[in-house]
Amino acid sequence: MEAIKQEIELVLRRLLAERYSEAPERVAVEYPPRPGMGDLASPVAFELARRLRRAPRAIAQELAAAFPALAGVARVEAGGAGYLNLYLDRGAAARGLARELSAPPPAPSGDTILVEHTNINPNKAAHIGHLRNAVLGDGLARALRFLGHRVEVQNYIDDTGVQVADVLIGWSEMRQRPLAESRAFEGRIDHHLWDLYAQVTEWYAQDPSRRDLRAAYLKKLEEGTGEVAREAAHLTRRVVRRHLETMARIDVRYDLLPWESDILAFRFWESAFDLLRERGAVKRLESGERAGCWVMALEGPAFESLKEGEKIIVRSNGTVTYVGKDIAYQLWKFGLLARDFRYEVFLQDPDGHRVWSTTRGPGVDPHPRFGGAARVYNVIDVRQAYLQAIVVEGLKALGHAGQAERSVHFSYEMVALTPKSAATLGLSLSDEERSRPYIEMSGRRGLGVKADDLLDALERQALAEVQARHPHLGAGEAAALARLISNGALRYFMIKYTRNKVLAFDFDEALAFEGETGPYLQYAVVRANSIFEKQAASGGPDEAQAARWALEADFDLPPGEAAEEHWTLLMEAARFRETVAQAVETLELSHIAKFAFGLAQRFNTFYHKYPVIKEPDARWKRARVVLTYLFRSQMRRALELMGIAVPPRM
RNA sequence: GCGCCUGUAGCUCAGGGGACAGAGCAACGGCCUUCUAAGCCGUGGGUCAGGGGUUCGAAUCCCCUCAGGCGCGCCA
Repeated sequence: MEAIKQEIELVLRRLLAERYSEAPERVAVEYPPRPGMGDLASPVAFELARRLRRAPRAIAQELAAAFPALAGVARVEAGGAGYLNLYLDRGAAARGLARELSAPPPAPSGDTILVEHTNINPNKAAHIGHLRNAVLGDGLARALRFLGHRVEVQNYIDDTGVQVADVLIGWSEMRQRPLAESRAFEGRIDHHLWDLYAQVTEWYAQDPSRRDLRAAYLKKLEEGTGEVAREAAHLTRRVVRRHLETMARIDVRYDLLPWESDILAFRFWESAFDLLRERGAVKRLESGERAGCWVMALEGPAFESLKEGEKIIVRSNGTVTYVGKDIAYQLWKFGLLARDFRYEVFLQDPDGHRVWSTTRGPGVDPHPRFGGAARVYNVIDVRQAYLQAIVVEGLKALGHAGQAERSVHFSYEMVALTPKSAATLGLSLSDEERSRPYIEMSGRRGLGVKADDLLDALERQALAEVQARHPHLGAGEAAALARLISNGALRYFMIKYTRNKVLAFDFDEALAFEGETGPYLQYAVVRANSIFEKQAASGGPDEAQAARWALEADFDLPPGEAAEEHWTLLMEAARFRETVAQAVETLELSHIAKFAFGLAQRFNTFYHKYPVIKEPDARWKRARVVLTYLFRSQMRRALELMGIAVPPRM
């Protein structure tokens, strides 16, 4: 579809230059809102009207009259108040689109694009906010790969932070149990720590002096030796394995797990600090409240509220802040740090995909090349916008303007609880909280919906639906279907909202399988599959035949009223690639979701109105087979980008 | 205080300079001897928070106001 649009734009540019000596930066070619306004349209005459001081309608008429013969374009008319409406030669255009859509997407090539997402602190279970992060990050990675980029996915593990110290303190100081005993715990350790973390917070509140324990634990963590560090390493690795299990349930995978403790061990920060000092990007304060701190000066409206216009990077006690470590990590991602990690395989998925991890151990050689990316996407919720901006300022201060430009904060709004859903969970809220539109989740308070619990609930619900429809199905098969369907529901739910809207979590909406949901999309493809299965069984044109007809553009559109609906289904399907490109450009993956839903709706209408198998006329049957095939192929691609699988039946 | 985001149908949300503002849910009414009813068709439902401006044209851009949320630490 993009090919013909570009040709039209080219023709219009030439026309504008020749007739009006105009060379606008962009000549829009868009899709008209209603049939009867052509297949494509351009509002270019409106733009010209002002500069030429003439009526847009008259200009559109001139352009229409002067529009040269162009393959695929049947006629051009002025429409509305001054639109240029283009009518395609639909038979020829449909055949062109069929060939275009039959081509496979490009193989990944070129520079690496790095996507960092998930990043769950390894001290508790993943919650629904992490699901939104992972679904968006994984969706972005898939979309980039589809567009032909080489993509590396990293899941950064902050294993040296105060939250990890808190659960260690909870175990050994609050409970008075040896840390090593945690190894004997059976079951979902992350869920257990979820509660422990909330308990420690309570315990601190009862006697705030207990918080003083943190400093000692943090020190032991950062030193990386001794019992606390050893048990912490064991515990956090176990928690991370659990997080990966949770994410595997929704088909989210990673290439590398960089550990913060390794960033410290490999002295990434020292290296970055040298660079920052050499460039004068940080300076040491000699007097005042902040004497002894190394700070970075920041200007601009975004930093207006900053104290003294400076951000502390190194504390007066010599330790580096979170932002400092992040600057070092970001430098490494771009290959701008003269250091690297050692690597080992963390685990291997059943399909052979390997998740690598940084390590202080001997490491494995050879290993894939990590980092050194040309472009970096950090998928983090909007509350981190300020810190992400500081990291970018750090790159600029070091003279890496290009990399700063290509450091993208993929920000999205948080997932929060409605007071209703909090009540469902039996969580205790203050009166003030109950009056709010939504309540922020809090790991410290244990306030939230655990990802596994939501996935469990979805699977139960999906299983009930499957059993109601297919009572004779074996338990294993029914459970497998339920998993695919519940994953479809979850993935779609997390991707359908625009990213800068708070997702106020509601159980009823999350557990829906009808209407604008993942299962609706899956169902449309299952129906298309079923047509091909039935055809193959009865000796009609099967999938392979459909693929040949599409590739060789060997079909005609039917005449009459049906023509419109056949054509629009194909036209809509053909917009997939540009939808993905637009989604990546705007970082708005909901475009892909909306596209898929609209396409499924169109197919369902088509399916209902135009039976394929029973069509007596071989020519029109062929058209329907080809359209069903092309719909399905685009829809499958769309679902794959969203990480949604197609169940064998529903 | 400064910065960012949000406000569109009863609810949850699309649309973010262009043609008559859309979808899902909910409500109501139809459609299963016809490729799977997790579906399809139809009905009702709107001061696009409010006010001013820019424009041939504003839900969309600018300014102000109101309401809600988030961020601004020698936490991560």
